[in-house]
Amino acid sequence: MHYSIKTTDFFQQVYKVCELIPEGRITSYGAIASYLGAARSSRMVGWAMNASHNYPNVPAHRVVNRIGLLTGKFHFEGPKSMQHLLENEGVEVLNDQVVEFEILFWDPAVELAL
DNA sequence: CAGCTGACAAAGA
DNA sequence: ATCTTTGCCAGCT
Repeated sequence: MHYSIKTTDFFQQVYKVCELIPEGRITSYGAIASYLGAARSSRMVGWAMNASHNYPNVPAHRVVNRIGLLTGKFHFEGPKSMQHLLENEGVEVLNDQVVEFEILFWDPAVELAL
């Protein structure tokens, strides 16, 4: 594939994938980055999330780090907001970490089977 | 204008 | 097994 991905498009790709995350499921920054062909750009996914506040359809709360830790919870309306949103979707969160993360994990590279 | 930061992750420089 | 360093690159200071 071409690595001529425009950075702006990269952000858009991230948003698109995020919108595809089913309710009650979660994924990781690395998984999204990897799916987009930028496995080492997981930090950029986080940046995209930071800018996702302008995109209501982007469920940033369903994106956690690779160990299921809610690292970005402080960027929401409140520290408990992210956890609450997840619990509201049936995702059990304990001590800022998603319980059974591996089971609820939604891998775009697999689910989207591109 | 130049350098630092950061919602991460993988390798070991 | 733990801690440190590097990669990524747009946005801020």
